[in-house]
Amino acid sequence: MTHSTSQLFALVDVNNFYVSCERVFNPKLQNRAVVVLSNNDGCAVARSNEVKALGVKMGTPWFQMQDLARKHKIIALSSNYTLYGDMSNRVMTILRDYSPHVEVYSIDESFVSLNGMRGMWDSHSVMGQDIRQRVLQWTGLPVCVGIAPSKTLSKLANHLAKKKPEFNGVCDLTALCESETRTYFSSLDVGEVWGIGRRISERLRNMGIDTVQALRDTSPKDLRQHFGVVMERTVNELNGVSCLSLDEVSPAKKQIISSRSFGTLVTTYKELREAVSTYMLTAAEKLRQQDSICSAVHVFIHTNRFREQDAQYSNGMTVPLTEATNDTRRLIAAALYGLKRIYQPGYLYKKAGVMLLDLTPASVRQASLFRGFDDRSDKVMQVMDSLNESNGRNTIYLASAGIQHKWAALFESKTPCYTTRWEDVPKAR
DNA sequence: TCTGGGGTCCTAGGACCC
DNA sequence: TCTGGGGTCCTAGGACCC
Repeated sequence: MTHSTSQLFALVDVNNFYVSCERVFNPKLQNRAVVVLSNNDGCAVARSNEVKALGVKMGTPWFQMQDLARKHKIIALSSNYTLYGDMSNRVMTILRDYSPHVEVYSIDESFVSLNGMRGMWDSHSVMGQDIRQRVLQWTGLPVCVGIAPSKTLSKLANHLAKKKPEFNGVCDLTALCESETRTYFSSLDVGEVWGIGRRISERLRNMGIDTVQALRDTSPKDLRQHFGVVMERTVNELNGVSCLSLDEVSPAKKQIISSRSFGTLVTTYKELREAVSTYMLTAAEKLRQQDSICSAVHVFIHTNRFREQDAQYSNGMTVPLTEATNDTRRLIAAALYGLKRIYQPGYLYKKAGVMLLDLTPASVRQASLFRGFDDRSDKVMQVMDSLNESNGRNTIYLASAGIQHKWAALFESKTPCYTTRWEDVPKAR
């Protein structure tokens, strides 16, 4: 890269994260074709390299790949989010040993700032290899590292580190000369660029811009006319001008969603009420965890759009709260108020969900005009949360959430919580 | 039979105001 | 013939991400 800059980022990303987590605890999965399925065992959300090589795309419904699965002995596992979350924390902790400035971007990847670290290592690649080796040794997970002067470029470098064997898992774009970079970028589809999705890459291709290099060679100002500021920033980033900074502290969520597809189709109001109440337990807990209150609740339900023979219905309702709260009981009451108004009998419902909107910090809550602060509410919620934390989920909940949950999603091939439940910790023999 | 879930940001357009 | 125009706020929807 010819562009000089004071910024330097490493993007560290776990390969095939969910599958790799499963392999750590079940070595028989090594070198086998493995997928991890989404909720309800619906779609493949993680694929081993063997499965990717078969051409299976991200999000392919499991039932659609049955033939392929039989033929190639693909192993399908239900997702085990508790395990993945714990493994993720372990990786991120290791990364913080390398740099004080880490942005955890998603469950399986982090941006690490390398600013001011020149001289601490023989080269950035040496450091990258050290990261790979240590993460593998301490967690059993394989990672790749991409190093570049902007976030967007570090994502591409990471992509090259994964795809091109000559990099051996670490690609430092600053170590390449311009002509090498051009060659690599000319071989990459424009859709590989972070922020260029399906729609935009289609439009770009129609304009004759079909590789990363072609996009990089286009004037950012011109592209802004067609695509807006985000595109302009992306092209600048591709040219080594860092426009996106490291966000080390994750800001509080602006909305919280909890929704699930049902394991079976649901018709009655009673079952929907149970589901909506159950989802709200989760959402409200998250709300309190980030110390926020919310002043509006959205509830939605819909039928299965893939079953074209069925009558379709989809509706949602936003219910404003007279007073911002994080009390599960009030939030459930609001959601059920909305549900009662949108529920129509006679449909086969597939999914329901709740959203908490207009979130604000609990610390700036205004006293209710009529009742003052509701200390009792806070205390009840604290007791509920601490019981559920120490004694396991759903130790205590509200009656409207019901008990049977015949509608609950299926997880037929879920692996044990190896790292977070004592009963599930692997035993050495 | 069987098709995920949880987020963010930006923009266009309508409502409303002066 | 031809009936203002500009600013702000809000929301819905699009597009993207993992």
